[in-house]
Amino acid sequence: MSRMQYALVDGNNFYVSCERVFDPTLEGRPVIVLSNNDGCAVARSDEAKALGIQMGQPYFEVRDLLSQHQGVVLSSNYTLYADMSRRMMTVIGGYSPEQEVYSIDESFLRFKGFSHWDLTDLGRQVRHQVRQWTGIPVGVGIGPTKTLAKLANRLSKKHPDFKARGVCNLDDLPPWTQLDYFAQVEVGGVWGVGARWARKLNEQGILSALDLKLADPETLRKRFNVVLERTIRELNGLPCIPLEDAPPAKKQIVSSRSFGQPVTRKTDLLEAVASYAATAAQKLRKGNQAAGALQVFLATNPFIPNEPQYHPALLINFPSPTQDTARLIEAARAGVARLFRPEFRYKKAGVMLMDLGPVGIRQGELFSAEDTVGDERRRRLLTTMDTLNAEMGKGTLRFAVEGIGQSWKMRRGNLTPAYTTEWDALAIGRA
DNA sequence: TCTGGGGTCCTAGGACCC
DNA sequence: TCTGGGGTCCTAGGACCC
Repeated sequence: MSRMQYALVDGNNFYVSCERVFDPTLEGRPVIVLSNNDGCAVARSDEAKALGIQMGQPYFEVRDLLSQHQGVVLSSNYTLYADMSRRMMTVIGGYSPEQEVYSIDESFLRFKGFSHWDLTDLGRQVRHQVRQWTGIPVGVGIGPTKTLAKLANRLSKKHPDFKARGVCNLDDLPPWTQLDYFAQVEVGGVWGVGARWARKLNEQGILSALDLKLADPETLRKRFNVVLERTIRELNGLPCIPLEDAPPAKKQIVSSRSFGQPVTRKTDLLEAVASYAATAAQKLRKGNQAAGALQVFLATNPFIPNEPQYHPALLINFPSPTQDTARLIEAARAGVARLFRPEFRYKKAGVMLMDLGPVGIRQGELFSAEDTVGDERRRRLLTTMDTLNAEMGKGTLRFAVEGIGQSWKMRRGNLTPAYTTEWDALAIGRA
């Protein structure tokens, strides 16, 4: 085996698989999980994919098709998926000292000094253990760079030669065989090549992953950018994308939602952005960060023909960085007051925290400079709120300006219980 | 009737400075 | 008639990812 190797392990149809763990009647049927606001399909079982349902396809377009085939539709249950993800990542992390949790359902491992190991066999063990301990089926791809591990992972799921085993280790294949497989993957299937670039590459005669691997990196750097150049080099076995062992500090935090119904009242928008600001503030404190600026934005529904469109945004700079929910809410509400125009029907609003920086031990300074006693009290209050909301459930304690009824809230018509994180919903073993 | 949310990086171009 | 050049910083927009 050659020097360093990477593995990409990811959950198959992750959200659907999480739901199936707790409801086995979903096995063998077309199942989709919807995005926030029950908007579009973000996860599909194999059976749903076989019906032709696309990733990101609006739900209303597939509703009839799905019901004709006794399909099941679920609202997304992020609390459940996040908890299942944590368990899965813990198991995967046991297989190498170097792990990057890349997304909710994907993890890279790096193998350095494993040359006496059979990584293919190790891949099979990971699959087996994750399945046994969490109930989630995963696929494993192994290669000398992250991009190649990604490609191998794709083959492990889609190519008949690997699908049954669920593991594809490029190192097992002679070079000419590898090229043969690369030729069978569309260039848009390469990690880092999206739909836009795929089209542009196709126009230049680059159709497959193999074509891209053989293309001249310098030329494509000029025509595209340095990111694509790195992709080409990675396809040729030269690692250019480092493993991010520790998650880097966030540079911005966004909290936004589409509304269940079009919103026209200013009071509703004020409530909504107050609530988003509070959510963002909580994330901020969780990462021990403070924000130097806040941007608030509104948006009308771009999908309604002839609807007058308006999507304004306003940036508010703070005199000193803050992590105080009250100050963030105040800024967000002030922004809406400036931006609001009564003649539009709003579909979405959001809050973005920017200029983020780390917070030291002396958090008191992050509040107004004059009143350190009051600030200390406020800090304790917020810490208490965060703890309570973490333990008792989101929104248990919140600011009054976030609203009580929250008529603007998103739709979640088919939500499953929080099986693993709420006492009342705990799944009880049945004989 | 009904179309998600949260991120990152790169580049070009303008503002500004000396 | 003739009107510099180079560096840095910031922002907006566009691409990508899941």
